[in-house]
Amino acid sequence: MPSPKATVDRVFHALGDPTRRAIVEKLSERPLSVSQLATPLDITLTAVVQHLQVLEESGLVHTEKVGRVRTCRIETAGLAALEQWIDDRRSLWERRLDRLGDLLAESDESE
Amino acid sequence: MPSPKATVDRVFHALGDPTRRAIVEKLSERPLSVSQLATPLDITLTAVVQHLQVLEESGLVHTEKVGRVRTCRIETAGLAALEQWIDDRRSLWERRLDRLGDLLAESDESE
DNA sequence: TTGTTAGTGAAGTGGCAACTTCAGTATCAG
DNA sequence: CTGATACTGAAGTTGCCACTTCACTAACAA
Repeated sequence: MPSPKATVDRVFHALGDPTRRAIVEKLSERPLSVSQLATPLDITLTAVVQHLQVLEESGLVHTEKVGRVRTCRIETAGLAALEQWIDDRRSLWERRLDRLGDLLAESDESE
Repeated sequence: MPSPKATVDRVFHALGDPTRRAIVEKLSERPLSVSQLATPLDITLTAVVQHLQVLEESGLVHTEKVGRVRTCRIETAGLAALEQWIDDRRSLWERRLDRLGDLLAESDESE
């Protein structure tokens, strides 16, 4: 299992690019072939394949080739890692607000 | 209100950079001054300020200057936008799996 | 077999953004 | 006042990465 840190790095880097985000958005609706992805994106097939490699390495997309056509679909791992990171941040941040709340409560008592 | 699309673009771009993510991670623990942020990051103060500008424009961080010290803290809007995007993707993706499930159920009935 | 479709691989280019330097301006301490 | 701290702003450099071209192979159709 790769370190979660490295995974999160990859996922954020992957989704940092608007074209790759567009690909993920398309694929959350339905699986598509590489050419089907390329057509509306207005970039070359080669570029799309390069994006797909990044997305696959980051666990956001899974692709499988049957015959001469490569079918791409969303994979859960990537988005899950992303969500985990957000949850971690939020829990740290809320814990801090809780402590702050405690302090305020204490000072209320002493009045 | 800016279009959510533009906001999401900004947030993803902001978090695509590892240094900015490190800043957000630090700030989810506690508010910090610009210099306090810069010290462990091993880059110049100027660079940190530039990152902070990006983070502020994307709604991930709020900063406020009092005296000569600028204090930085996490803001909810950015992470919320991110989470919204993830939820949208997941709901599309699950809806698709549901339809798939319905189809399978139907074919079960007809056996 | 010939042609077409679908994708692969290597190699090069251009632009942007992360970072630096340097020269400033306030703020506060002594 | 002097000096130190905490930033600010402009301007330049550099490396990376998104994208391209072109040459290629594999699958399928006629």
